[in-house]
Amino acid sequence: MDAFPSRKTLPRLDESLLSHLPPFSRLEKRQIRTILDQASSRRYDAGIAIFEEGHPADRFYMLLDGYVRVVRITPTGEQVTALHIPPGQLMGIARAIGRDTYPATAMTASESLALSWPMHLWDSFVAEFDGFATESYKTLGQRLGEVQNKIVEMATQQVEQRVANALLRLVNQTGRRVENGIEIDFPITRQDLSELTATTLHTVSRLLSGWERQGLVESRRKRIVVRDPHAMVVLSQK
Amino acid sequence: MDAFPSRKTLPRLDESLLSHLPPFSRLEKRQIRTILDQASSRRYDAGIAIFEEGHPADRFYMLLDGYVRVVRITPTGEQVTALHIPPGQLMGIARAIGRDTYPATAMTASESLALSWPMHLWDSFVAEFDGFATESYKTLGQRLGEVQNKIVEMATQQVEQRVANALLRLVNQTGRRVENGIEIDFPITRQDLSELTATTLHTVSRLLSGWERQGLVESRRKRIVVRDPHAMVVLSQK
DNA sequence: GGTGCTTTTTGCTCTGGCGCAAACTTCTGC
DNA sequence: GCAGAAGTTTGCGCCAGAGCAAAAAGCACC
Repeated sequence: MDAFPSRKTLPRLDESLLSHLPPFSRLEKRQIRTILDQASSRRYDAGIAIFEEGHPADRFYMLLDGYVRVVRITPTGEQVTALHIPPGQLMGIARAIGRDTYPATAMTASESLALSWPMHLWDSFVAEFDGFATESYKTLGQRLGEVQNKIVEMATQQVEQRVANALLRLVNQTGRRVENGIEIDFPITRQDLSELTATTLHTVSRLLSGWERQGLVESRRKRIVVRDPHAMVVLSQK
Repeated sequence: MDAFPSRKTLPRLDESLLSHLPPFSRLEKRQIRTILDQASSRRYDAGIAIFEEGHPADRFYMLLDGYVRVVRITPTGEQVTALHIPPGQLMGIARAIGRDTYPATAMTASESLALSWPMHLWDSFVAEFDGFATESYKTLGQRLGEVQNKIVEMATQQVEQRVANALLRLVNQTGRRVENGIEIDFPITRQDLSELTATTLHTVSRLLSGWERQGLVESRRKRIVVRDPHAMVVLSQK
């Protein structure tokens, strides 16, 4: 995956790219072809805003590769990460929830690849393709669930547990087996983790140092390997 | 509103009851009649669970009167309120987001009245009534937004600001003008407020006492009157 | 009008984790 | 290979707010 031209239709995109993804999974090859032919494809560097809170919602996206943080920015400039979007999910589907601006900013957590379509196609997709809407709304429901979990976590757990939980979630979503454990598959800083868990990078750093001393994790700059997921689970539940 | 029989079709319910509410607003009188004829109506005391997290989602609801707290309960039994639902909104529409159990518990915050339909009617409503789905999903989007706001609040604001914000939100949603200010229109305890703002009832009590001394609010048992909403707004923003 | 329950208030103590500051490490570009 | 930037670690002091405890105030029911 290198040097994709910016937002340009890629006629060579294969139907199999979408055929196993929920919103398209029930469609015929021909229908997927139609959808793909109307899509633009674009590569994004890490740390880039794909779309921004408050801006007119003119396109919606399908994340094909990479990870995206859903971020809200406070009046004082602090960033709060509401959730992570894994590859294979729709993003920015403002139209689906009756909004004409994006309700949050989507920042790439790693180098990413996404398809996008003009927002007005949303309505045609919903109208033309059976099951498209239904499947898309599941994504929405899942996110509502995640966000509510997060509220419960923030309300009831200590920082240590929250960070442990966040780590576990990332490992589950994006973990890759390596020799001495499971590695989070994209570059993540202490700062990122702190924004995800509503704490400071200092506290996260202290926690990770502690865990490293106990052999629970192993970390280099921007990389974290969880050596003992089980002990981590124990930590995360009080 | 007294002595409604439990879950029984009320043939006398008027079409105008629903005709101004978003999911039904574009429908014809005849269609609304059809919908009403299939509805059950029921009155709930305050503090009752209308449906519970994890239970099979067999009915969906339209809240007509009263207020409902969307609550999640932790393994240790603590309650966290994710949001309040005002009259005129759908609740428990698990089917819409592809779930077959309710994702949270709906507790009445005050005596309430709701219509309900068997969940399988959801699909027919969506199929038969134009705009029904679209309008319903707006509710969902709005809630996702509220919940995200809450995360941001919890992550960045102090307890005092959070409580002030919660109070303001309640006043806006449910406020009723009284002689010396605006009163929250249903019984709300310090405990409720603390669950809403992720703090303890002690802290809430201390804050309210302080504000009362400054003439900002006025409160009796289970009742809160905001005397100076403007000063409250100032408080809420840092 | 008294008994018991629920809700509220207030005092005191203790601590998790934030803020500040500074040093150290790792990476990037030239 | 060096300079500067980006990311990380660690020490120290402080305080918002939780936890604990106990009393006071309101309310409901007999």
